[in-house]
Amino acid sequence: MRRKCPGKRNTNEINSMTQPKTFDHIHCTQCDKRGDSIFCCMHGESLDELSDSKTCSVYKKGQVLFNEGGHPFGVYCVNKGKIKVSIVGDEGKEQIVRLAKDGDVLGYRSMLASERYNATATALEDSQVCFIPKDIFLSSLKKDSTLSVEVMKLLSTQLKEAEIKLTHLAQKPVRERLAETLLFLKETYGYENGTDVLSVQLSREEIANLVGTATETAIRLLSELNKEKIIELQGKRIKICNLKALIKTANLSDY
Amino acid sequence: MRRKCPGKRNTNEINSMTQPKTFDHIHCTQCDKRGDSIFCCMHGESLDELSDSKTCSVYKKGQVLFNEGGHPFGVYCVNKGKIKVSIVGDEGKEQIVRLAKDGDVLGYRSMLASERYNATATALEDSQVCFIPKDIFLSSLKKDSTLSVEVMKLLSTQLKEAEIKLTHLAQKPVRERLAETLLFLKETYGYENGTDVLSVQLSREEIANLVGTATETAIRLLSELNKEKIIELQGKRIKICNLKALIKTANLSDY
DNA sequence: CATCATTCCTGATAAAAATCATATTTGGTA
DNA sequence: TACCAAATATGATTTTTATCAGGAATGATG
Repeated sequence: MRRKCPGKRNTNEINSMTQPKTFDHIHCTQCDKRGDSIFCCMHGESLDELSDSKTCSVYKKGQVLFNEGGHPFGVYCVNKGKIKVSIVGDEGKEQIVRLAKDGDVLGYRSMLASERYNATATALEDSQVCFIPKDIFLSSLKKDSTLSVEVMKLLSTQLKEAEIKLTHLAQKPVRERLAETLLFLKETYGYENGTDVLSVQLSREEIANLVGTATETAIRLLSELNKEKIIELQGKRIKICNLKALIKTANLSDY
Repeated sequence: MRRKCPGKRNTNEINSMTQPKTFDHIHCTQCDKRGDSIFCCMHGESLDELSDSKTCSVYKKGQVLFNEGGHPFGVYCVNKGKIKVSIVGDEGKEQIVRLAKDGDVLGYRSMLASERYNATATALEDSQVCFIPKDIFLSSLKKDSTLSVEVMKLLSTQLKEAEIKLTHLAQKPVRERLAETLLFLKETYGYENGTDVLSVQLSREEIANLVGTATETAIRLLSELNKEKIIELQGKRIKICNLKALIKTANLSDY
């Protein structure tokens, strides 16, 4: 975190150049994730137009949806999957700034600001993602004021979350932030069905890049929590054994 | 930054309970800051309505526009002045997450998300601020799609900035972040006319809370930069003697 | 299933930054 | 203008965290 870090880049982007395969086109009205998304209030013709113009693709684990510096040509709507959004810092270290799940929309921020992408979106597992072209999305935004409202709400929420994250990063020790991150992973992706095992599998490096610390430190603190029986490590699978203790370790004001 | 910090709160909020005084109502069409604001594209009747319903107040240095946890009843538009937006962390330490200047709008984020304020806005110097009631702002938002677009752009920009700040906080050493903060202050508020002296006067504690470090560390590094003739300290006034060297110490990829 | 590379883990060490302790200066005010 | 409280400054120390180094486990691949 502090000193010059050897500019090592993320390595699981091997497939980033291969094209994603398409999957069966689902009409947006049939998509059960739409209710939680910014498209929740859309209907009728404008939703049809959106649905008809979208492309549905499968991204394999490690594949990149869009890259920092690239030009936005539309927005990505996650149908099923897990996506990380990350920024590469000046020394080449990845910082994961957001995680997306089913129903989440990506890439709209840069499009709205008419800027290049300031972050990279990468599939954490095989994911189905719909792509809505820029012009269609923008015209929907103009036509449908409920969509604008939803977009503004989403941006507002994300801004708040980013500012809180900022504050914690500045003020809380790594151990607390790690605990908070594990709780966040649980909130975001939940457990493998019927268990207390987080349903995301991240590398230790990715966990570190989410917490904002060195990989070794993340590993060390994870095994500390493991020894304390707060979590149980099974390879990349993380079981939450003592949620209360984890919450306490996170030392959050609310919760 | 790391260990338990004694829950010391900000002290220059003595006047926070006193009511701000009003100042002469300026019609929005006459406001020369409007061009840079989210209201830039508004005109005619809707702008009149906005202008007629607003209240114009003077906030003395240290006075609070709104408080973390409070309910938003409208948006604040800075006519002239300098405002800090800060979050109090779990241990009572302030983190400054944003700075506002002439033409900037505050408090709209929480209003759009229908949440309580998640941050506190405090005047850094005597400031003139207009207040636009919630219903008027929201109805303007509905009527005038250009306003929505501007709001979305603003949110997008602020989200991007927050995410970059996040990354730097996680990855860059304090010295670099301090240099970056000084450059940021220069960009935001500029110099006192005709000099190389920053036109904001912040306490060392506030600088630390902007950088995300302990006050002593900020002081120490400031006097280090002073010794290195990169800046010159004159009480709270900070002169940028060697801008190039400052940019170099900030170690930014672009710039 | 043997091999190789990557990831994970752990210990030792070094560096960064926080904390603690005390001047010293400053600015407001009686 | 003298006094006091707060802010600033600086030194010493401790804590946290990063870095370096090497070994163990894991997983992909021929």
